[in-house]
Amino acid sequence: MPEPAPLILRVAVPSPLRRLFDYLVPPELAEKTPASALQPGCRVTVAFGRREVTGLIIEHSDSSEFAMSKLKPIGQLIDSEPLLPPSLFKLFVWASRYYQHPIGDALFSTLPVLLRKGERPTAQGQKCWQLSTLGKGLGPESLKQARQQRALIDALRTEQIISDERLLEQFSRGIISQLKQKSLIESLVRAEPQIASQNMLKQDHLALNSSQQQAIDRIDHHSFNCSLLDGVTGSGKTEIYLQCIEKALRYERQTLVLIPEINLTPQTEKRFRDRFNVPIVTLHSGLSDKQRLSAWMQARDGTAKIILGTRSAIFTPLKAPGLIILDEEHDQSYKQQEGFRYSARDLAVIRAQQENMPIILGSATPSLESLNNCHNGRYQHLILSARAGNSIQPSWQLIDLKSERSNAGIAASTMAAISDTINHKQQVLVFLNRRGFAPALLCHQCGWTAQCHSCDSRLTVHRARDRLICHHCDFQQRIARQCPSCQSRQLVAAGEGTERSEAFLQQHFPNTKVLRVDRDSTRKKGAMQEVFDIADSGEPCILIGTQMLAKGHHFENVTLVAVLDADSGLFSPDFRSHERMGQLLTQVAGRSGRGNVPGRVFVQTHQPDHPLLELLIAHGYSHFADQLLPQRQLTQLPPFRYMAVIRAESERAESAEGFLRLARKIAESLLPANQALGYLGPLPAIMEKRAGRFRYLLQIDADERATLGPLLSAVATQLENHKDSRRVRWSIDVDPQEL
DNA sequence: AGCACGCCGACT
DNA sequence: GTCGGCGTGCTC
Repeated sequence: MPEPAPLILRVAVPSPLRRLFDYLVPPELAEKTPASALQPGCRVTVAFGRREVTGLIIEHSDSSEFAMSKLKPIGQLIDSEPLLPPSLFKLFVWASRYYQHPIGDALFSTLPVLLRKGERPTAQGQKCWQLSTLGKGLGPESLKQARQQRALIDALRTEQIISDERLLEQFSRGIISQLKQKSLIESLVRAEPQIASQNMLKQDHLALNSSQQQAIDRIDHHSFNCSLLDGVTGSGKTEIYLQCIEKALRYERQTLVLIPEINLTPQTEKRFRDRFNVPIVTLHSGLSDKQRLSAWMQARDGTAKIILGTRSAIFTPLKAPGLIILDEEHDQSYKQQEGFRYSARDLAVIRAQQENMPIILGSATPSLESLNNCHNGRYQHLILSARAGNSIQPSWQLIDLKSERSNAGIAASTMAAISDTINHKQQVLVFLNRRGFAPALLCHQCGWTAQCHSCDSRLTVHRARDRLICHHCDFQQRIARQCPSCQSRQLVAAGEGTERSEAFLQQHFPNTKVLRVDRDSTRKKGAMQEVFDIADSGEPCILIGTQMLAKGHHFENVTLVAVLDADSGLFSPDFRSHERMGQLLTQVAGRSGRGNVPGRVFVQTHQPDHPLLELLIAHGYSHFADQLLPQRQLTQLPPFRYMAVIRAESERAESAEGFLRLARKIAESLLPANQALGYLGPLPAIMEKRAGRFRYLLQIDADERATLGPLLSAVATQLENHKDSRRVRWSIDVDPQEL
């Protein structure tokens, strides 16, 4: 009789190693185990080195490159069937390859932590209580001393099953657990009641204008297609989302909704909950491990019909996938900037394709990548032309800072417009993307400036807290009174931050509320909401803040937007800086002029003749973007060329740079540079030293995606096995968002 | 990463 | 004499 082929499992373990590990399934275990528990996607515990870890089966094999005698047997089987639906499992495999990240780390750093710890998923639904056999037999005279307990027993006697939630309205947690202790009651999990489709809506949908209706009509719900929903603030994107979700619900399908930051947009969630009478789960950073697992399970078993979350929610399993919506698709927060550096936006498109469902990418300021995908026919471009509810587009005005006197960063004509707006009992939004009081502290006598010792940056003056703070590593110290270099006492805070402009405005408008919104002012819980409430009340006020103001909340009553410094976006070395500037200015401007009062946007700049600024202001973002795209093509930059960056950092600059020289040497020996493949670097990162580490990067670009992948993968393997790789922190960044 | 082994400095 | 610093090697 021939020897039966050994069953070998190739397992991903949580480690930064870019390979799988082979384990043996002993024949006697294979025999008594149902095949479903050994499928790819099931978890197993395995001995790994000197410790025991949870791993995930990736594939089966009957042979191993590793010596058979050295293979260890698997430990316990955790799941009786795959934890992940096959399609999601495939997405992980695809993503770890594409982004050159170790599969084990990609999986386990993204899944709910409890699953990594080996927790078994349990059926979701409502936790309920009923009488146990013992409890049912309880005589009417017993528990007379414990009136609460008696009452609970009686309640269960009349109703049989009561949800935990409802019991807690009447009884304390202690009463319930005491009865459970006595085995008089027992818990069970009841499936969430299905909501009949006619009761799905809590409120009627809004009437659509013709351009909204056309957009909806072009989204096919029966197969994969990607739509870029392109419309200015207030053009009614959310209503389209809601009606598409409704369609998906009617097909008994789930919708995955991704948004940039949930904490900034509580009203997005509210709009969904107000409209639909179906279970909605939200995945945000405030969830406990248990809550996160529960939400994940409700998505997997189909209980939750709408799943709302940020970047990492793209990895939520769906029982009946029907639609993906990704709002503000241009937002940078969709790209993870450390560890597993995936783009949730790009993965969402891949996922929609793999699971054969439609996807909607929405934005008032689409990324050049997505616009290009419309041009080449991969996405359909759905343009919402008008603002819903007939409000008027704002008028723009450039303020030349060279020819006007300004105070605390506010030019005279801007100041006049603010006065005017306040006098008309309207609201003003002042945008300055720089928090703190002033970006520098310098000595008037000798020119000394307060520098951070760990970063190549200046310390920012925070006067309210009497601190100098580094915005890059969070180093803090008291504000010096005396120059450490020449002992002069003439230290001046130079430049403007939101704190200074706030103080200045408050001084000039003593009877008007000046509300600052930035990371410092909103640290206290509820502070943000307080500002929103005042703004929503319609009371005349001045809002001043950083890009926190440009995202999320919509200020209905603002009729003047003042951008204090448009120049910072014009001269950054990053090739995306112009695109970003256009998006940010357009987003900020979008906060003004709703209702029937036209809005005004004042943009202060030292470069009033800058052609891009003029273009943006005269013709709007879409013309602006139309101009940028051919420039990218001409200069051979993304999206016309594919790019990856290998990063390295170390306390010693030479280690980081040397490591990347090695990386380049390895890469060039595999694929020398030519027309279709280029190397650049190692170069110091934009801020070379940050938090005490020197950062370098090696840029690789190719005219085809297919060249880059295998090259990076081969380079990564060699680097990983090189001893120098332990002296530096290094990573591969495919499709980098920041250079 | 995480963990062990191993070889040199200042302390109970 | 030991405790512990981090260089080096390994994980099926």
